[in-house]
Amino acid sequence: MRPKNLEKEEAIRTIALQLIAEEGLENLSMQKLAKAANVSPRTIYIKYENKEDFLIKLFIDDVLGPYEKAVLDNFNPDMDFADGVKIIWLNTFRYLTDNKHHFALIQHGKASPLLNKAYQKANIQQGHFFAPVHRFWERNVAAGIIRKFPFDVYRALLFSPLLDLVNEYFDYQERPQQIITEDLILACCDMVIKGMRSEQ
Amino acid sequence: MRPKNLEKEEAIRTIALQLIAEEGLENLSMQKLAKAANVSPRTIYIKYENKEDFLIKLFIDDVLGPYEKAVLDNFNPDMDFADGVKIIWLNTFRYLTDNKHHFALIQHGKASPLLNKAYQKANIQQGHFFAPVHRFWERNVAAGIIRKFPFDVYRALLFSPLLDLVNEYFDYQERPQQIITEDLILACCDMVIKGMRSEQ
DNA sequence: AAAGTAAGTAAATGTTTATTTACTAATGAA
DNA sequence: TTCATTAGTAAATAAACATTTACTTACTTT
Repeated sequence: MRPKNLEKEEAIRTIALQLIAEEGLENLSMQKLAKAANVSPRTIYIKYENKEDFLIKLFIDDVLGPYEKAVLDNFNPDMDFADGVKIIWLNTFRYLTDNKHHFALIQHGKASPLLNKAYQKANIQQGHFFAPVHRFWERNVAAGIIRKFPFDVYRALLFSPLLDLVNEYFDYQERPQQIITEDLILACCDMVIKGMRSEQ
Repeated sequence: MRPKNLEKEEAIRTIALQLIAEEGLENLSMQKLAKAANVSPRTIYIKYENKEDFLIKLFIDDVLGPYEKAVLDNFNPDMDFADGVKIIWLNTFRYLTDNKHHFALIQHGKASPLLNKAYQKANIQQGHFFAPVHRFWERNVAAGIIRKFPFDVYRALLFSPLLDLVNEYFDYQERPQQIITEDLILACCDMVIKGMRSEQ
């Protein structure tokens, strides 16, 4: 049996992320992708059932998986509240600024019903993404360090400003002096942490 | 001269927003839109040069314009810091939860290069969106109430959690008990305000 | 009431789309 | 070395795409 050429598989996914970042999800076509990846359209359909299947797997397996791994690097749920949040912020900022194309698909994931549903489904079926962070919230709620809220509220309060700042990092990237720096990120992180703490 | 039928114009835009919210920007076609709006494809091209022109005008004129207006209702730049931020949060929350389809296109605007560029361009050409809020930041920086940052950083810290909460509002909307309520929003708003204030 | 004109339609345009068909190539197993 | 099998290709398919053509409709102006 002829073995799969893993380089081709990877080329397809890498080029897809690039095309989506450059031209938008709404302008990705399978033929364009095949051509750009130097592959026959049929080759894409060996591994993926159809376009939707391809996009969902690209999103979940190639983007969200590695993203979660990078974000949780050196993190553990028993950390001090401020330390834990800071680690996550720095991990996220570094990973996303180094992986612009991944970030672009994450942004599409918030807008596209297809990807959004796929995320929800994966979250339920294969265990929650960012489960260690959930335990981290639980511990800090129990310790009285933060107020009790539904989990998603913590994500909104603590992560969404960071993703917006990453977006601004790319908007400003071409400018002579860098504006969204790691120092700025850490200052913002401190403010978010300060807001979250329960009054004592 | 036969006059324009404004109902048709409006139907086109309303149905477009609905289709985009339900199926995603990537699945909107001009033919589908015309059919759903009970209109000939040609009718769309009377007012709009092409699909891109249509999408940009839909985004800027029909969504961002009314959104800004609603957000700034009863707001003025000379308000007390906490009062101003709270007004904006409540206005935003009410407007977006009442206008699900507008919110969907705003989300696409963050992901799609076409809409993103259109936003930047409109922001520069026709004066900044949310200009009164910029003056509000300036005043509060000058008064020492908040630290000085680039304007976009305030948006990330103060608005992006709210947009994420609106997203969660829609995710949870079907559930028996409402989770993302106006009370929760106000509690989150207070936390964000607390984090932003300079130490005294 | 007739003429002039832009709005609006239905059907057609040529292109691009997702996907498949019919085929060839390359490899591990025998 | 040959065979079986899957990887992979190029070209084809039918449907859907954005946009236009050729025409009709309805209203304002005269």
